[in-house]
Amino acid sequence: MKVVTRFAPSPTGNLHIGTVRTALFSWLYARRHSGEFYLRIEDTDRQRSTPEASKLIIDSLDWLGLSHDGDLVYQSERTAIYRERARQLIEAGLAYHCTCSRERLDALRSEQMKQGLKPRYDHKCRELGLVPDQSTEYVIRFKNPLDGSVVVRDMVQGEVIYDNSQLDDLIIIRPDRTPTYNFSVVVDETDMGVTHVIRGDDHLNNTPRQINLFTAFGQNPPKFGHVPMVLSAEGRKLSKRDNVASVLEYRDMGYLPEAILNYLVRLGWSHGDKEIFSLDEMIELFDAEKIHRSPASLDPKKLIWINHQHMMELDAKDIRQRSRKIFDDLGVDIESSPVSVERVFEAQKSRSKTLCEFVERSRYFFVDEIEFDESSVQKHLTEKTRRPLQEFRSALTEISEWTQENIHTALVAVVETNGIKFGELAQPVRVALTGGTVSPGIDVTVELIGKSRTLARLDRALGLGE
RNA sequence: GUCCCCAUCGUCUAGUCAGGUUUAGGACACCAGCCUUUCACGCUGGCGACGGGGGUUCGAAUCCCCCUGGGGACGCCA
Repeated sequence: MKVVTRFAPSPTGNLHIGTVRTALFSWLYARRHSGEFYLRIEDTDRQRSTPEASKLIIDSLDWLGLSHDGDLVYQSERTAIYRERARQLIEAGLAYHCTCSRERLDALRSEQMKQGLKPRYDHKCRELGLVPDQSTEYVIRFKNPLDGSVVVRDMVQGEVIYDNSQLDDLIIIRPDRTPTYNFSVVVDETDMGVTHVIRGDDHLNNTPRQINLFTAFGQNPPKFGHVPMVLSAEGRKLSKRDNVASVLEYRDMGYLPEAILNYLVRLGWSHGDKEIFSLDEMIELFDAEKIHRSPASLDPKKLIWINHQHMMELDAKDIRQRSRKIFDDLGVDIESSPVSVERVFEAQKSRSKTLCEFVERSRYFFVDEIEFDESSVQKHLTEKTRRPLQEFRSALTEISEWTQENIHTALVAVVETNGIKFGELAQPVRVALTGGTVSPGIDVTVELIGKSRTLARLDRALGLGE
């Protein structure tokens, strides 16, 4: 049978990184088994759902590359279907109208809590066979089985048994005739042919109710896999209060989507000692049975490290497209620059933990006017370094072929005739060309900046001390 | 309060199901050193954990019980 999984977020805020991990697991499971991965927007709560939040979800998944199959499903467009299914349940004697007031329910609940009982509906309307007229406010409740138990065989949690006596006659249709979560989910999983439900373990307690509902519809429930939540670095539940609320913020900070996914897949799951996974490797090696049952905390430092690993493995020919927007935002035009961004990246990737870091520390390759760091100038562009710099400049003019090797030879020659250490020439040149003391190897830096710009910058540096 | 889940270095984890191969392995971070023209990368080493208590057993991180601690659920939210 074909595997069908789904991601079913409610559009009530940002897509945070914990939710993304659930989506990733679901997506991986589908891809692993050559199945389908659907996206369903759970917007039955009209008060809290917004179109902006839906867009955020779609944009986030899009950026991450967690593509979904088939059409996007909005629950809000399926209300008629839910009503019809509820009607069928009533007809079959498996659901009923209930006219109990909220006040009565609230009082009941607090009374039960006070007595140390698990709060539940007391079945007042269960066997009344009420058929309310238009003017009466009512809800529709599901007749949960009174006895026996429900066994959840969970891919992650193992076997969890719930006693039906612990469960409730849950409301499936509200007075405004919209469906509640547990009901719409069951209808949707059935209609969409979902075979594997992978979701947060905050839903584990809902599962026996849903299984009873599946049974009422004469359906075999899908397989479930309840994955633990992700905790913040402080070990608390992830919330908007944690500074990084949305995955899109990671994009803006220059993280690679594949690195985010790699980091997330290693949270609560592992494959031996392997740390770095390409997307294809994740798909090939992912195994839902090995997901941990315990929640994991986020570690920003490790995320950075993983991002760096992926940066270093990034194909240089992708860097232009990946970093263009960041360059643009900084006002750096890489398209009309004589310097190849691909080659700059090759030279910079070992020291660029994020795309933003790469862009920021590569400015001097692309702009005409570099900015000088005052203390670097003070330290390295001195009277003492003047002569070697000048000699280096003239040596460069002699170079016929502008290659790293030839530049290196020129460097060495000047170092030797002046009897100085390599760094005593390299650092002044570096400051002259980049404005600061940090750059790739000096010969590559000189080569990439190009002959005319190098000469011009050396001239400017030489004039700086006058 | 009731129900459910969880528990190995600071963090992510291997080992737990099938108890001995474990002086508990790896990774991030941190510290020291090496490499070196800067910064990185890389390399070497160090620090560092089975929450507590009872059992079972020749032997327990691994099995059982209790405690503690964390999380979740108990909604006309999802």
